[in-house]
Amino acid sequence: MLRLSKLTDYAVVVMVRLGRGEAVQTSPCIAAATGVPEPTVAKVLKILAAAGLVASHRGARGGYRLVRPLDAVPIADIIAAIDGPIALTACVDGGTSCEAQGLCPMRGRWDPVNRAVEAALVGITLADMADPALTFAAPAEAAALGPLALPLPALHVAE
Amino acid sequence: MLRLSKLTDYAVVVMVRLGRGEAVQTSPCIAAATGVPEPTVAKVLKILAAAGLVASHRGARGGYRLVRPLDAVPIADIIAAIDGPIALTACVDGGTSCEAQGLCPMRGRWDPVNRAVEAALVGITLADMADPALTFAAPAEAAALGPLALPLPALHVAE
DNA sequence: CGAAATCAGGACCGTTGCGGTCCCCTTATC
DNA sequence: GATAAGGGGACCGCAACGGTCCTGATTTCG
Repeated sequence: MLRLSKLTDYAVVVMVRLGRGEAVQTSPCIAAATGVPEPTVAKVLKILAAAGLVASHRGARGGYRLVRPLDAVPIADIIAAIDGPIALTACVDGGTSCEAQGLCPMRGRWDPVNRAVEAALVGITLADMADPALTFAAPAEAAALGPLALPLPALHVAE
Repeated sequence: MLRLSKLTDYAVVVMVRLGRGEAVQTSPCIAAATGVPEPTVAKVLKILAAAGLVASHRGARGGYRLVRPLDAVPIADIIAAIDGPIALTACVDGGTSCEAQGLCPMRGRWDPVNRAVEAALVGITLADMADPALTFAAPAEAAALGPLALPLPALHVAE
């Protein structure tokens, strides 16, 4: 399905959350605010920190903060940080050894596709994804919306 | 990784092969010509036939043939046929039930990303991937950029 | 100076989905 | 009727991912 990992989804949630409220936030705090399990939030933040997308501060009163504002972070960066470099197939970039090296008719043929996809992903920033009015429903509001309502009649689908 | 399945890669190889040589070809024949294992070729062709991308003819002297010429088959169709609809995350298209339904802050937020990616993939046809000489870029900007530019400064915003 | 808070970095499993193969049935040609 | 070919599954092993937890390093605060 061309699916990207769930962690990436969480990463976007976490990043957007970091873009609001306090400048420095701890992972338990973010977990509480987003509803994402705390260990997972911690894991995501570690990865994002390693990728340089967030800055960390250890010790008491530590936490994480954004390095760049949301509108300067293309979604492609998040995907690259979590899922690795954007590469649709294994045999891209000419480095890997496609077993059927000699007769593989697709050598390098996917590169333009990769570039087109990457270009599309570079053109969308986290700010674009965070924009809408509702943005965050903290657990409290969520409860207010109803426990498990939402038959989900395909709203939001801007099309 | 944003990786798409290997089967999709094979599908492209097979489709391109179908676009050359005999109009009707059998799966063993295609397997021999491409180097892809025969059972896998057969599997791919069955899927492509179910998706209407190739037409099959049973019985002796049967085989497969293209329904549309290569330049009328966007790569997006192949991906959709093999990997399912293009949907980066699970919570798209409003059908699936995100467990944290009420408080998921990302509801519908991935839609523009999906559409951008899909647009990029619709703009590339199998003919583009089959023609060795042609290094095409993404749809609209490609013409503006010139024949084979795109060392990837990467910026075509999706809107 | 000690205690608490917080991140860093792995190790560790269960599940899932995918890649790949095989089998039997139906259909069409010869 | 014999044979060639696709149709539609079932089946299994593996790798990758999601998710959790533990131990250690670092900083602040009492």
